[in-house]
Amino acid sequence: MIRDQIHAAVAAATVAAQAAGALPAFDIPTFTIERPRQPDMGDYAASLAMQLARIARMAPPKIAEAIARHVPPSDHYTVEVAAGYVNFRLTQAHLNQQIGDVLVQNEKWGDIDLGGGAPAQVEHGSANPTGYATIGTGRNVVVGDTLANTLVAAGYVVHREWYINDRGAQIARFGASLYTHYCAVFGVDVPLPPKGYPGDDVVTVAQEIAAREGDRLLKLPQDEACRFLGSAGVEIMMAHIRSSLTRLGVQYDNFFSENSLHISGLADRMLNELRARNVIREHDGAIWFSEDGSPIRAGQGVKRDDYAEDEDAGVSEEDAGPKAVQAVMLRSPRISPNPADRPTYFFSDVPYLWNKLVDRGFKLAVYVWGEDHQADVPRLYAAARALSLNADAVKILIYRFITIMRSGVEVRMGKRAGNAIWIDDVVDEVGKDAVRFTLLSRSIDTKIIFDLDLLKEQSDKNPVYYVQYGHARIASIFRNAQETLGAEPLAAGFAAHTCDLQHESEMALARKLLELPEIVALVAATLQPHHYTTYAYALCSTFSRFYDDCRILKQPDAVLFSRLRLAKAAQLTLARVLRLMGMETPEKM
RNA sequence: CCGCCCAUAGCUCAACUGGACAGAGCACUUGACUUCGGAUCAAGGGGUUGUGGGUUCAAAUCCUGCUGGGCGGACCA
Repeated sequence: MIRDQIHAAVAAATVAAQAAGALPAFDIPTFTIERPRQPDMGDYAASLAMQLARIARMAPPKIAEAIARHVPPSDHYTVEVAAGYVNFRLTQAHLNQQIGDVLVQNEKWGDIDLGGGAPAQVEHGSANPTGYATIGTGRNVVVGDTLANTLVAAGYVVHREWYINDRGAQIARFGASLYTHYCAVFGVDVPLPPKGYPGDDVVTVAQEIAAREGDRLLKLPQDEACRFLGSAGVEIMMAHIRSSLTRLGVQYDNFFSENSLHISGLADRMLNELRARNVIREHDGAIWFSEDGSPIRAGQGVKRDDYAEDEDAGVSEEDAGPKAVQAVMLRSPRISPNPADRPTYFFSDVPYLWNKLVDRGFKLAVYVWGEDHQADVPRLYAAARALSLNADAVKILIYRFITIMRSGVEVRMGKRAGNAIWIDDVVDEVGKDAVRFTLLSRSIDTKIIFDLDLLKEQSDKNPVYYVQYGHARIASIFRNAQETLGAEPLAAGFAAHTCDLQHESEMALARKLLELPEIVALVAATLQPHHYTTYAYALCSTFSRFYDDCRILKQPDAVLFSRLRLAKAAQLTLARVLRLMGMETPEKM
């Protein structure tokens, strides 16, 4: 990328300036090449001179001057000094040539090579299969899907996976809840279990099973019926979730069963492995993971709020505080009479990590987790360290939850509360691309306030349509061009000419669209996909300005084809960003 | 009590991860086309970046005190 070339040029110029005696001798610190805020400051800037002021004992403008003078001459950029910055401006020749390159790269325009073909996994979604897919899960999957697309563009071979939590007390409760609803179909009144699922989605599943199985489950022992209903229910729910995800444009390579980790024996192997590494401790009948192998003390892992009750049991504050993160419970007899039967959540995370990095050999494992999993982050890293796995291969994203507003009032969303908002409903109301754009447009550290009424009302103003409109407009230009010129003369002229950018708006568009690889690199590095939405909007806005300022059709050939080529490059770029975000690229709207 | 995260224009959010004058959309005001798609373009008003200190040549960004909010600190969801 040109940015790297400029970085190298600045480094070389600094060395050259030292050699020439224009700068004193010192080691060059690490520095970055930035993009100036204002376009009139150039395309790239180095603030190295400011950094060097103290080291070199010189005024920044003088240093910048010395560096700028020693930048090797290039056809790609010109150099100027302003306010202590060394600014680089891309030349017209460079821009013209780059537009040509974009057209040659075509669908591959925007690809960068970071991954070198290494296998990477993005695990996202992974909501409990105890209800339909909510809009909260929507944020998870849209972010994960976009990151997966990005990693593909960055040269990884990407595997998309959904982790099904298909075991544990939660599934038992789900089965018991289904039993309640199932019995209700036949007029039998069974109370909902504590923390059961009252939602319409679960009721519907129960009715579905009732229609299929008849009343035969009533004759079974309740335990057996609940187990059957639990596993049948998970299957139906997953099918429903899958269809919701498809409507959102999200596809998976695999749905991974948590239960399989235990059935295969991997979980027990991991336990032995950890035991061999002396990080397993038993206390009070429970099995703990303790990263540094220190013993478990009474009250460890207990919330501070609970201390008051436990104080009689001799729990002191300093005993419980800082160690809480390092010690994690794996199994407890209090979960189930048979401890081996009911591991804690974390107990599954360990073999799952091993499965990803060792058994399947992923060089990069991206996790997309909601903020309720934040406490698991240090634990998973601790487990990776304890097992001597490469912790750098693990990237965990924590995104903030969505807050739902209904007629101006905040609604607590929860499947158990029975007031969740389903992906299907939102997609019905505002469409797939508008939902995706809204969910993507904010940093994952920001909690999204999702106002359904407002979203419906403003769905036609969703920025995604602006971006898609830009794309469709360019398609329309080419349809017109083909109609007036004929397909072959158009193709011949397009191939025979090169870009010759003249107008300010043409240059601005070229500069903007050429940023694409840097944006892909930015998203790949930060794992923050919202950068695409701001870029897509800005790019489209720059195009619209160009469209307004510069007529494309009915111009002399040189201008016509130059602008057609620029427009095509812009269209390729818009299409690429839209596809990275998993959105459609309409030719007409 | 401890940990993670958040606070930026009336509203919803950006700010390329420490750089130049903090930018967009919505809303509001005004203007532009007999011409390639008006789902458009241009212009305007609107800010002590929650608050006090610190580090730095440079702070919305890093450290720290405070205020307000979200989430978590496992008996498994």
